Amino acid sequence: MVSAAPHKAHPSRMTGENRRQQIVAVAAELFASKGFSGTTTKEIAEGAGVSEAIIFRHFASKDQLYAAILDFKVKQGTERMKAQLEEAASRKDDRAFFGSLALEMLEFHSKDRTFMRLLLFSALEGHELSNIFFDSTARDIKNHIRKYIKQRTSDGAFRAIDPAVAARAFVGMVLHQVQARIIFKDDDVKLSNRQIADRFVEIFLNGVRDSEA
Amino acid sequence: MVSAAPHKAHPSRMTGENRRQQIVAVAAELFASKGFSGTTTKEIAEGAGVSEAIIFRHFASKDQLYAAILDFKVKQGTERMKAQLEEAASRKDDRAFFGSLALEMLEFHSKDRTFMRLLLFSALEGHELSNIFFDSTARDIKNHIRKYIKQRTSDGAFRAIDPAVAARAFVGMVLHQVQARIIFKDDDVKLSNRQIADRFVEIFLNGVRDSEA
DNA sequence: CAAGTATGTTAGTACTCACTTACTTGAGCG
DNA sequence: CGCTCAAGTAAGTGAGTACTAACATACTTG
Repeated sequence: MVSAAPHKAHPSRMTGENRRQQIVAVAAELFASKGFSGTTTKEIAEGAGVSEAIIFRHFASKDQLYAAILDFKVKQGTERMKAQLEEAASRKDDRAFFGSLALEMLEFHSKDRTFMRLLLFSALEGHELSNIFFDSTARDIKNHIRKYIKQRTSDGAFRAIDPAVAARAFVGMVLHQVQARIIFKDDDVKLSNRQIADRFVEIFLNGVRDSEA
Repeated sequence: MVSAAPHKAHPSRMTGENRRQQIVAVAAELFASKGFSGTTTKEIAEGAGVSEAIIFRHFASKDQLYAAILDFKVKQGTERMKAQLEEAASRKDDRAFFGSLALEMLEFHSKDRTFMRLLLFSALEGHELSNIFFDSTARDIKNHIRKYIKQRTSDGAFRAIDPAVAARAFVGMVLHQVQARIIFKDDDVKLSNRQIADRFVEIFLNGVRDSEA
């Protein structure tokens, strides 16, 4: 406090936009680790290194801050998944389609460990934005996968299976692996994401392919 | 309030044990729907039709009430799963082993929709008892499945696959279906539990079986 | 530089939280 | 009946809770 160092004495005084983003980042971490009602605005303020009042200058309420975070995360996740889906669908190779899908999901959640926690918390706590996510993005992804499966079935490549069930089976393998790591701290599958993806794809494709083909 | 009906005017005055169980039941519902920090002792008291002080006569703290509930639920789930595992393992038929396992999980969660929510909430909120559950029951189940897979692999019935990955794949299909229904309110797989179980088993067994055998 | 404005703080507000204290009521039983 | 004791309540407690009002401080620009 005595020596006036060249860098700012207060760590404070950001531009509004920067501060806003910083608050979102800090709050996202906290909401992801403790849920909405488990996180206090005081904690968020401390984490951001500002007084509580600043939070309410940027967001009208704790609810709106939460909504902003979910909205951001959902858009981020959606965007990435859509791009990936198109990339995957462009290949007519089953192994590449399901492999890149699985790998992308595993990698995405490895990089952002808060996404799954936020999603689960918001679904459990019944926040509206999680419904929006499931009714738009998740549905899109599912439909995409189902459509692919249906196509391959009528190609004669896959057995006659219910596309909805098959899609759920595949996505289930991958998401359960994600949850095991992130939520349940069960890390005893020691393989890399790529190796895991390959093995899931192998089980799944052998499971749905027509063995006569 | 005027006519003194034969049944009690106050709904109150239970025996201690009955009241305790009633509080546990009411609180389990609330904790499952809103999480630990989202549920207040006042709500629990209102749900049970008693004053808040009664709760603290039966449980030293909100934490201990929560622990009692998790403990009860975990024991209940564990017991059932253990029995089911032995029953399943006794059959040397792959379809029966995995089929009864899947069906039991689906049926269990259909009957008790709070279990999965409590489990996820407690895992997300970092309560200790969820760790105990995962380190004991869940681990047992996993090991059981892995052992079976390993056995069938050395029988030459299954391809050479990583038992941990295969077990996760199978459990993932089933649990994702459970979560889709209970947490994400996605009920667009219209089949019965038995039909779903059969289809998962078919995909899985085709996926892991040695096609030369 | 003076003025204006955006970023910040301090010190509250009214309310809710988990939990307690002191007291009342009712059932069982000699 | 009258005693005992468990089951119940009303009315608090201090410590948080989200959120606000009033004031201070720094950057920017005419």
